Amino acid sequence: MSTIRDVGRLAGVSISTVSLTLNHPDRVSVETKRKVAEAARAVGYTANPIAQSLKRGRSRLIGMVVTDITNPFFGNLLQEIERCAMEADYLVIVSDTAGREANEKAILNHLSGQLVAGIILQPCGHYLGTADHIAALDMPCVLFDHKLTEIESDFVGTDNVLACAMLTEHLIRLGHTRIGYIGGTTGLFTAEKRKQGFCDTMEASGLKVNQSLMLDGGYNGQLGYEAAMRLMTHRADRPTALLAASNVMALGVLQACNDLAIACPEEVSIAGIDDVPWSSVIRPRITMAVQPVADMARVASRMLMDRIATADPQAIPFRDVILAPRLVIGQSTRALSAT
Amino acid sequence: MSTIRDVGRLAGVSISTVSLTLNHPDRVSVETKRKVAEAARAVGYTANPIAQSLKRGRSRLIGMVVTDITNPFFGNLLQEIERCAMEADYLVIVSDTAGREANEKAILNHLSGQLVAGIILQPCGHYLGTADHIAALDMPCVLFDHKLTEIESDFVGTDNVLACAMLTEHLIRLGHTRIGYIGGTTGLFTAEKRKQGFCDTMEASGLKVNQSLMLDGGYNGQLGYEAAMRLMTHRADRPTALLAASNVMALGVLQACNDLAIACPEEVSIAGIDDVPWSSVIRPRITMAVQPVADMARVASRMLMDRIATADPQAIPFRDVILAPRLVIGQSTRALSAT
DNA sequence: GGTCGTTGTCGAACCGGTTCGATAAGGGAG
DNA sequence: CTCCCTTATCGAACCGGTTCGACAACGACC
Repeated sequence: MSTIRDVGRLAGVSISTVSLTLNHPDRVSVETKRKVAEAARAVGYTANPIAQSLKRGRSRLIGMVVTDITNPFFGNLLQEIERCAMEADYLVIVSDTAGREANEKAILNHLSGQLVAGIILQPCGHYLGTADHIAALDMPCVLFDHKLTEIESDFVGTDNVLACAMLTEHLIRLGHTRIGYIGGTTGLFTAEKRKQGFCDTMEASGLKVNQSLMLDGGYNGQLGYEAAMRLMTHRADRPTALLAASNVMALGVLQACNDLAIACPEEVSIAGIDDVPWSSVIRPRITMAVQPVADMARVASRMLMDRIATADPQAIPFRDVILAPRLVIGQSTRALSAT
Repeated sequence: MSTIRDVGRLAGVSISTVSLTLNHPDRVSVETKRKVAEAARAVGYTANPIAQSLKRGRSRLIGMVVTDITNPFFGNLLQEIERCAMEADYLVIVSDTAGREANEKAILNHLSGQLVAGIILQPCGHYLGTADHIAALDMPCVLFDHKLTEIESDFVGTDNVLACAMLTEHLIRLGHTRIGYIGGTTGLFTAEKRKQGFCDTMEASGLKVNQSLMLDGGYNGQLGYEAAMRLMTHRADRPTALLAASNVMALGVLQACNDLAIACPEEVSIAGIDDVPWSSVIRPRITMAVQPVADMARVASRMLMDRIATADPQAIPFRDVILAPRLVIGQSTRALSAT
């Protein structure tokens, strides 16, 4: 690898002039610019990013920290974020916290040690220390999906209340009144919002929320399966529709109904939040509130880049961007036949 | 952030002694070790990885380059690789080439510029320049999934021939003789191997391979769908079984049969390679040759770490590790009923 | 007692850039 | 012609570590 000194020697100028030419071309004479450009090309010079990072105190890397990379939702998100980053000449370090606080802390420290320019973080969020820890990093950070109210920060997420409200509304329109709700992990921001969307809409429609039809699962197919099993057995007045708080859970619910030989959509309607890859292949196609993944990725990238670009963190006010989900009606929901 | 100079000052020793203590503890006196450790703790010292990278000419980052992050196969792989890397105190930079040569080249250059310690690469593989380009990087590199024969290098993959052979054998045992084969992207290493596994097994069983029942798709659900459509319509002697070269393609095939109202497994058996997440929810459950993702990830990480640890590239001979897939029998294949 | 080898520590150079303050050259105004 | 301001370039310090060669102190040995 050639260095800035090689270029300087060949061009017959000092290394500071070379650096100046590369970083502030307007401060250098035309003639010098030409010589340096030529020399740089001749020796195949590219600046060493590590050396730049050391001096500048900041690298051209951004970190992306999520709770579970295997969730296909993040596959799509990551692809788009990486594309945006690449365009701006950044690379993306990906890390998986598995939803555990200790991991999150360790990873954030690692990233900060690597002088990443910024972080897109989906907090695992069960505990209080997070906010302080993030603040202590003192680094551009965009929160994702799960908002932490204890900290001032940029945030991108979907309107979880709306997502569940849309689906609930849809089921109510179809005549369902006994709707079972299978919630996400208790205490998580998104889980609470989604539950709220369900409850609000039920009440707004004059339906009372039956607590015995609401189970808190956890964002997890197996738990979705188990919850559906509990709701659909052992009761005479079983629900006519089930609403699941996530994609994998909805699949678990469908599987439970299959195994119980309760036909969907004939005997039970099923709906859920999030898209599933190849959802078109799963029969019946599940009615869903789809999150605009690519948009979220683009917004998050943009916000982070803006934050990185401005030295003064006060210059830009912190923003919350809440994107609206899209209702995709499948074959898993149908009008309640007159009993 | 405190520096090595802060530690030296507080401990009353020179910075070189501090560095020595941290990197070669056996070369300093017990007393000094104590003083330095104490001072380091007092100022909360952690070495700046960037500065270390600059001096050592190598960072504690590894690159992982794949052709399509959204494929859930890579989600699982990435999770495990990241876990292994984290254990060894490395972070993982992920990048998606989208199967395009230009992207691959650009990404590899970026990574090499960041002085990554090593790279796990799934080449997109359609062209010749790759091998030279990789060799030119002069950096520990483990190839993954797609072997490049033009270059000496470590390689981890599954036994693609065996995978297809197992599935073909299974179908033949069930009495199928007219088996349609829907292949992957022509020219790709894995696609060719899989096709070979199919053909070899057919011939070994004394069945002749009917070229008109073999279509080259592309690793892509839509193309799988189209190929199945072609095979299952417009012919009197339509196949009684279909073998797809990948997970998404198998799903496309299933969808096509659904749409044609050809019942699986009653009228057609379907099998494919790779696992699909939540495959248990898709009815019928597809018979598959599952790749041992976690094992592949661990082997790839280990090989890369070994390669990174030894300065001399000649010290370890290059290894090919080919892992055996596992046959998982679902409900999508059944014995051919007597006609 | 002088020589030699060990052990522990240190100063200085170096990795490859960025940037600040100094300096020299050139041009316009008085 | 002198003075001052601008413009172009340079040397040197610096970022935070690692490492090599030098050197002092010490004990062992002849």
